[in-house]
Amino acid sequence: MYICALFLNKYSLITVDVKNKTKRLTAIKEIITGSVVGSQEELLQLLLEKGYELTQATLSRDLKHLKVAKTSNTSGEYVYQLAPQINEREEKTSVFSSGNILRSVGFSGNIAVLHTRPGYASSMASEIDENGKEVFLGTVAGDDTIIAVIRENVTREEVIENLSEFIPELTK
Amino acid sequence: MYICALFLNKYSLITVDVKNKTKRLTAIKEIITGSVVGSQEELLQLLLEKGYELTQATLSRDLKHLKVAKTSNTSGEYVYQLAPQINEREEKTSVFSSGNILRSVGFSGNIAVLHTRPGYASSMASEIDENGKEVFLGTVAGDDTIIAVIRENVTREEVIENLSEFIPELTK
DNA sequence: CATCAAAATGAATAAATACGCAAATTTTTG
DNA sequence: CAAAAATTTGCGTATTTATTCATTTTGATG
Repeated sequence: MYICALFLNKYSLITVDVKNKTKRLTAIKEIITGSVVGSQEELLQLLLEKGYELTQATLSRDLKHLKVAKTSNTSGEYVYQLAPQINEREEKTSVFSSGNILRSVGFSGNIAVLHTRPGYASSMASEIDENGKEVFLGTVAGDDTIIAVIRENVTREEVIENLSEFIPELTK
Repeated sequence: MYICALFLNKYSLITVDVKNKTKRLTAIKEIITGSVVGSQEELLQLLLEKGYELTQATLSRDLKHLKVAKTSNTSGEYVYQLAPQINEREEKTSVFSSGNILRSVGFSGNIAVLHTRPGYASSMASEIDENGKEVFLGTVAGDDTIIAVIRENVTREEVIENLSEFIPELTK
């Protein structure tokens, strides 16, 4: 919890919450992607150094929420890692409105598969190449199917978010 | 340790080691890719049912060795999963017989790449779209190459299994 | 701004997991 | 084949992580 505590006098105390949990979660992501952390206690310490004060219980919940996994690296140490897309066991295929060009968007691992009206995959892929640079690593299009490789650490929500920015027919 | 102990008489005892740890590790992989396991105790039980007798300590080591990670799925449960990097690192390309249309099948992560006789990729992809719905999320074909996205939680064996159902030239 | 509902958090503790060490097993060597 | 070296394993336990319950904080609403 990031709090700016301003003591105005010995009785009053204004606490200004600078928007919170979200920031902390981001900090956690940054730490574990940037360095080797072997336990929650350790991570807790690093967070403290960044100004985040919390208990192991909360951290445990945060890690669960972020789908962070503890596994071992090649050196035989345990490390925390952002759980890759594989985690999403349930492969939800969000089919959207339209009826127009884009017909459905599905996910499997770090791949998004978009089905389009026959013949339109290629042109839509160009759109994506043009506007989805932040979330997609690249795309390949067939006649009515696009396979798009999602960048690491980009969530499916963010993908949909991005797509809907330039595909009007796509609404959550 | 899997041992077949044959008591021939009350003095002699032949122990036949049926090759070991490796098998157990394979079994562990199979179990965790095939089902949702939430704790080592639970996995231990499943292994016991398969005839593997071991303690939690050993299992912990096995999981470390296999780089299995415990993380949470979308349902909020904890599950064990094979660390994704591993999947991609063992990028084994199984080349099959034929000489006819399908020339090879390779895997990388959850992607299967099929090489065909030039010009046949598209038609074969149609075949796959038609018959491989359970294992593939979608395909894209070029001239002699098909990129097929494998559904989550479908093993490579299952992919081959499925393909061989409608591609006669494909034999394990 | 008082009040109710929902979300977040900590403290304590239960549950799960990893590890040190010694024993057992397997592999290597002479 | 015996001895030595290396690997594997279980037991006991320390360490680590998740959860319950109570409390606090945040958000919404009249």
